[in-house]
Amino acid sequence: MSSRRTATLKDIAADAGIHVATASRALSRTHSHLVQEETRKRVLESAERLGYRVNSVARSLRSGKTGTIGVIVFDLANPFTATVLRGIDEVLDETGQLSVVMETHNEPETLRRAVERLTENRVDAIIVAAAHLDDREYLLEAAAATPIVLAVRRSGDPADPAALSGLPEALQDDVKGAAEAAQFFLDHGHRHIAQVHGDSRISSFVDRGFGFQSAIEAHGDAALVGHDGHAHDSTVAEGRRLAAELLALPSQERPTAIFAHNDMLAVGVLDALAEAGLRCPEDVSVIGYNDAPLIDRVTPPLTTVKLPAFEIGRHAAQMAVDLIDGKEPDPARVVLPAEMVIRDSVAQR
Amino acid sequence: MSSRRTATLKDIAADAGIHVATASRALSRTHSHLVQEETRKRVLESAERLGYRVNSVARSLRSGKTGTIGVIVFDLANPFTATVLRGIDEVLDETGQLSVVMETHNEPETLRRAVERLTENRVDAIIVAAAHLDDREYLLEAAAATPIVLAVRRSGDPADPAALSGLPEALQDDVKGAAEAAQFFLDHGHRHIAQVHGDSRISSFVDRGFGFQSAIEAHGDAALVGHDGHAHDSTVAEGRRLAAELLALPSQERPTAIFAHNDMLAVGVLDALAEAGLRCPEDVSVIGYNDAPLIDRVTPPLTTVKLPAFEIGRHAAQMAVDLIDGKEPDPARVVLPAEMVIRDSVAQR
DNA sequence: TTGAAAGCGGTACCAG
DNA sequence: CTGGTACCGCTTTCAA
Repeated sequence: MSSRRTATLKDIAADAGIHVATASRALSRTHSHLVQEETRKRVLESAERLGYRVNSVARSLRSGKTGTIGVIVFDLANPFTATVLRGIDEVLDETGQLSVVMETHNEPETLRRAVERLTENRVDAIIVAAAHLDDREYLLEAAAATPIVLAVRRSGDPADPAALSGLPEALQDDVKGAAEAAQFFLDHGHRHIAQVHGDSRISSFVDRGFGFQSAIEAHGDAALVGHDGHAHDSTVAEGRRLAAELLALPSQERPTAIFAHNDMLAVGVLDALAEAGLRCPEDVSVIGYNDAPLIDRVTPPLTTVKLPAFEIGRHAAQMAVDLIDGKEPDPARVVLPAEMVIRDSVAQR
Repeated sequence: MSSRRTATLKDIAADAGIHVATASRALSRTHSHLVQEETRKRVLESAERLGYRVNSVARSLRSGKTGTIGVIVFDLANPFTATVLRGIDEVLDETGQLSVVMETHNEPETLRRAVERLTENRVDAIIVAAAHLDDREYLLEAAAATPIVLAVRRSGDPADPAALSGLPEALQDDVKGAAEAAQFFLDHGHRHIAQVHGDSRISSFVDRGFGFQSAIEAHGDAALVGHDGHAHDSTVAEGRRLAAELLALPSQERPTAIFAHNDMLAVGVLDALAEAGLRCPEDVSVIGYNDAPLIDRVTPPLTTVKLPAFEIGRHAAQMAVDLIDGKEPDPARVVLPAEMVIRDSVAQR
């Protein structure tokens, strides 16, 4: 634990009996061909012996690039998040870049602080996978200092899922995913259908709500029933609360099928059902969203919609890399398909 | 998206009509008292107007500290990991430091690369929450360049959970947690008991195996039955495979209770039970480890052992901060209690 | 209270 | 192919 000081280029230059500039070249992947084979070998040897590691702080200062990409997520504990991060890291591993992750817990102020912090740290780009709909203006501003790409959640007009934000975006198709869920209910003969909405400031939930509603309304004699409350958090407790309200409806209006915008909310719906003495799927069918781990083990195994998390990560990272290379990502928005996972929580009516 | 160049100290010095050194002082939390109130105000104003953000790369190079702590985890998708990270970030938020996370997937080579990478990036310390038992020597070496603290998993002698590694450690008490699980089985009248072991290179599993075994053996007429296979991964498939072997035992030797070193393995055990036409807990009782999300929703709700993940994170971070401040953490090892979570997967025999 | 200047550890341009 | 040197942006010591 002695001297914590590590060897510098100067040290190995001295050791190898040459100039630092030459040492730098010898060690550089891109310029090592400029140096004589024999000197190169001597430098490598000195470096090895002295345990030399580049100081990437110094390198970053000089080169103006840190080789680092900031990633802002809303919930690290969400397994979906981990998958997105892996997608990102897969492409960053190829380019030799490194990701730095920060978490917002869906707090707007925390998002701003994270952007600020990453900007100070001079990350080469930021992937925001935690945007709220009304963050657009701020993010556009921040993007003047550090290139930003949006992932998972768009930002901007709540009413228009197709509106471009001005920032490159890698998203899942929430409108279509939810529409498929709606169609699945319709195909099973359900006509009184309800939603348990997630947070209304977040595009994922707004778009799911919109896609679901449109699909139901497109069907002549099906009706969307119930309140327009929104969950404050994607938790079991919130799902239970909102579902209980739905089940308190007069019995002829009561939904026979409920679409929850998230698996945890769906579990809360199952709880509310049990409390009301109702069975799933015999009395009420349920569909969730996300395909969380172990969600196939609840009772009944939950039908849900699975997001292309890994691919979102890959695309977002590629967009970030493009931006860093000075290329405008083309297309500016990619929307990846979600996929229904059919299990046992939906019954024929 | 125009000029991506951000204002530097020089810019704001020019703007405020003073020297960069003065600007630096005015902006510094610790030296701003050295500058005249009026000049300070002028500097702050210029900084605000030009949108100045310190360049922490330059600051780091000059100060020799990056204000950054590396964290190496084995599995980002494990919710337990997220909780540890939050514990870490809670203390780092206070000190104004930032964590940089890397993932190993339990591959020794990846661990080494991560340490190397973080060292090059000049993180002020590294928290390794992904160590294998045989990483000790390497980590000790690496700690010469960057202070390292161990979390979650110790490294060193497999046979001696109390052996100090020479690195500060924040751990959970796996020996005792497993012993409590054993005692729980014994108290419920079980006498033929088996384990489904996790990876034998990882202290968590070795120590659980040891703690469980000791507790069973301390009881006069209980016996540990079955093989000594180990799971290669903590997956449902591996749990199922190992449990199936156990259930293939002649019926008088067959265990009536199985302790799985991890919840996913335990779910695999439940699968194997179902396949063998056995019920849980009526025929065979099961205990898992980790208290994973939704594990209370499987059938039957799983009795398990919960780790003090957040506290581990806090302690590890504090140790890292101490090391950075040149203080040797005292004590050099903290071992935090695990806690049984009793649900419905254990029956009286 | 402010200015001047050195320097952290590399990289890259220019000479030779 | 190698050496010399300026400089990235900030902090800090020394002088004024």
